[in-house]
Amino acid sequence: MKKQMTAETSSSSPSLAQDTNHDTRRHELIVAAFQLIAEKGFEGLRIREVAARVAINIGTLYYYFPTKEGLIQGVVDYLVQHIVTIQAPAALQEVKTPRDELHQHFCNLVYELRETPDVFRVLGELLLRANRDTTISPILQETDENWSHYLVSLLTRGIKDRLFRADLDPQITARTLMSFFKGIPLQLGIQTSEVEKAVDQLENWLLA
Amino acid sequence: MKKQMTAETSSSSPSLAQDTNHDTRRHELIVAAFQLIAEKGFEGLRIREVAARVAINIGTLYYYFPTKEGLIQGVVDYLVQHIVTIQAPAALQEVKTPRDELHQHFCNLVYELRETPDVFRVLGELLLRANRDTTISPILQETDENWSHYLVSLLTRGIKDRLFRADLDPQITARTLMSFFKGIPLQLGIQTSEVEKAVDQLENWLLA
Amino acid sequence: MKKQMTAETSSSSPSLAQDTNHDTRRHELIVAAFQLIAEKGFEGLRIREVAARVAINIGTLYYYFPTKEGLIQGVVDYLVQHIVTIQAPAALQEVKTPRDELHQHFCNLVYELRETPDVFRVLGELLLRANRDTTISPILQETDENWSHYLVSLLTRGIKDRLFRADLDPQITARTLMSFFKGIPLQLGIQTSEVEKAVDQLENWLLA
Amino acid sequence: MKKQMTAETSSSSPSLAQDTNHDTRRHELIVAAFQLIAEKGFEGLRIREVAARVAINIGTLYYYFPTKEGLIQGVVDYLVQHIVTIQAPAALQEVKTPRDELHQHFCNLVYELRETPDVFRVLGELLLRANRDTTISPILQETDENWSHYLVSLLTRGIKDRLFRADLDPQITARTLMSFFKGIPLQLGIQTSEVEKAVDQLENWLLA
DNA sequence: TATGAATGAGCCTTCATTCAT
DNA sequence: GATGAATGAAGGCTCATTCAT
Repeated sequence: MKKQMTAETSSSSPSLAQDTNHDTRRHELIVAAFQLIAEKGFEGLRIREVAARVAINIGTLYYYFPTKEGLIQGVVDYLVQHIVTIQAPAALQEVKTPRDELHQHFCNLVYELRETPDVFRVLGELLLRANRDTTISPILQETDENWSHYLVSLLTRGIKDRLFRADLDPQITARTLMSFFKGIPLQLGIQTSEVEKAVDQLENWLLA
Repeated sequence: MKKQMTAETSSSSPSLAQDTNHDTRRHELIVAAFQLIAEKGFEGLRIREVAARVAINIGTLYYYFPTKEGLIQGVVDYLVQHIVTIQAPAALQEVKTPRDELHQHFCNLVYELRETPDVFRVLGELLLRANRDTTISPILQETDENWSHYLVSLLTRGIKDRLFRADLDPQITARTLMSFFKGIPLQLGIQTSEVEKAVDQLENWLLA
Repeated sequence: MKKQMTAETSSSSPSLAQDTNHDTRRHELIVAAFQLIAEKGFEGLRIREVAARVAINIGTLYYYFPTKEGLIQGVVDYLVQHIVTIQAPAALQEVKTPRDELHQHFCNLVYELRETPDVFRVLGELLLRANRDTTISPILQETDENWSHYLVSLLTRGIKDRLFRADLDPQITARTLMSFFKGIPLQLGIQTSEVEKAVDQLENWLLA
Repeated sequence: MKKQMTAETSSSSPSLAQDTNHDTRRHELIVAAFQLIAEKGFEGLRIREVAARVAINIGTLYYYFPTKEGLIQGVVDYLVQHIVTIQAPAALQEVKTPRDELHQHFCNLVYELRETPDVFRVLGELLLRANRDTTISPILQETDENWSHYLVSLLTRGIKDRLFRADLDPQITARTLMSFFKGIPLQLGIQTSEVEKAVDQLENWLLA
């Protein structure tokens, strides 16, 4: 209940302003932790260094996150929030055809893949981690299901509109596309241009 | 330097027997390390526990692997060896058409994905790790390139034979397929049957 | 410096009311600290938890007790006050014989031992602590001496009145009785009924 | 199974000698920990200082005691062993009368109380601790019961032999005596001579 | 008075690695 | 080759205390 404030609400009420400060610090810590993970992996995440990067005392960090696990959880939420924002941007422009919407969705993904590759790499580690860490497993699973649902509905509509191949299994195709995008950060020396071409070709394969 | 062999191993070629013993131990340690990584991730790999699982003293382990990095390197080689064996099995039956060979290749991958999922999960972690660990980067990159070359040649032949779509870009398609397979271990609740269907559909998209 | 009292406490003498409030808070904190010690021992006493139990901020606690040592001192005073109140209750009815008075004294002790065993356990820890903590040593020593004096005078009178054995050394007997009572909280599985019987028998041993 | 070796058994067998070394170190650590507790209480026990006093590395200490709790347990065993040795020394000279044996027992206790007062102080803390620490509770309880049994049997025999008062309740008397001895370390400024006199007088009270 | 935030010292524990035997 | 013991450098976390508001 401390969240969801926009900047313009900072009125005379001190407690609200405090909350903003509090959340700001929390966010700073989460971002620092994320960057550290991106640089050195989960195994290289050191509470001490996170605190150092935000230039606060270790004890203070523990004031915001009582445990390392909590901080990691914060990073997970942050990343999930990030991709959730990407995945459903089309809601604003519903006038498009499913084909255009899928195209837009792919463009968004490619854009983010290029601009914030770290996010995807860390998400990859998270996904792998989910097999042994029941804390992060459910939230990632849910996010995945939402993504899947979104793609399935898009594909189903596209097939009905005879935009996509009639022999497409929406469920399976969604899985295929997700697997493809998840695998991209695991490509070692790949160029962004190659990714774009691959996505284009893939789109093409779906067409009727 | 080699002295004091236990009586029963003294065969006609003692040095060979020793080497075999030596290699056996090394292999045991590598497998133990791999399993540990599969269970607890790279961050959960403890030299002590590897030694314990093979029931030898830590000091003895250091005789085989002078450093933890060396042991990890051993695991990397072991895994790479594993997938290399998968990726080029068709060499034995060159009579097939490119389409059949690709199908066989996919079947092999799916089979291994189901039988030894741990291998792929750990490989995924390795791939992610390669971005910051220059030790494992080159070997994985090389393996990847070999895989890519194999697929490209297969696709090129298939296109020439009019088995695959004429508009296929072999290079890009190879990347697409690799990305798809790499992304599979990152699918959280996926069933093997779904993977099989996805692969079938994908194969279908390639056809002329 | 004193400002902003809540409306309902503004009586005719505000400073007095404040003092009362102040003392009330202090007392609450002391009691909370005592309970914490009783539950988890001195080593388990956490300033933070004391504050939490009284539902105030840590900083506020420091307003009442500028140091942890001070709070502990408060607990010591509180406990000493408790036992002092027990030890000299007979002052009210001086008509009794020494024997009756000693009996009454023992009854009081047994009663408190049963009703507030925590007090005695913590006092035990305090007594042990006194060997290395010169802060609490004097006050406990003084209390002990008062107790000893009280018993000695009682015994002396009783001997003179031929109620107690003539061969009793009052000083030594007092010490014996005190040691006995102090040792009771160190009995692990003892029942109150056993304590009562032991006290009865002990009383009997003193009789002429 | 590593214990129970006497010095003269150190033969050529290296493993046996090692065991002795191992146990010696363990014992050194336990003694150091005990002294630290005696000086600063349980709350003042610092693993680092224990290691420093034995002049070994902290990590090495953890080689012998994987946890602080384990070291404390070792101290508990050490102390219990100490008092057990005191409490039943008369077994060697069974010719004595119960009265003499009890006298001897008291003398032993007083002797130890004077020579190793720390042991009793720490035992006192242990007894108090037992109320919240279920780890040490059973072992102390058992020791207590053994002591009680010993006293009861002694008293019972003495009563039958008409050496002790006929109206003595052995069970209750045993408890009384134990309580008395346990309370001695809680006497702040008491002299050994006073303890001796108190014990003498107490013995006297038991006589027929 | 009251509070949220901050601090620094320190504690328990882990772990890769080394070494003498 | 094998073992038990040792080491030092962290790392996660706690806690009494302080400070600005």
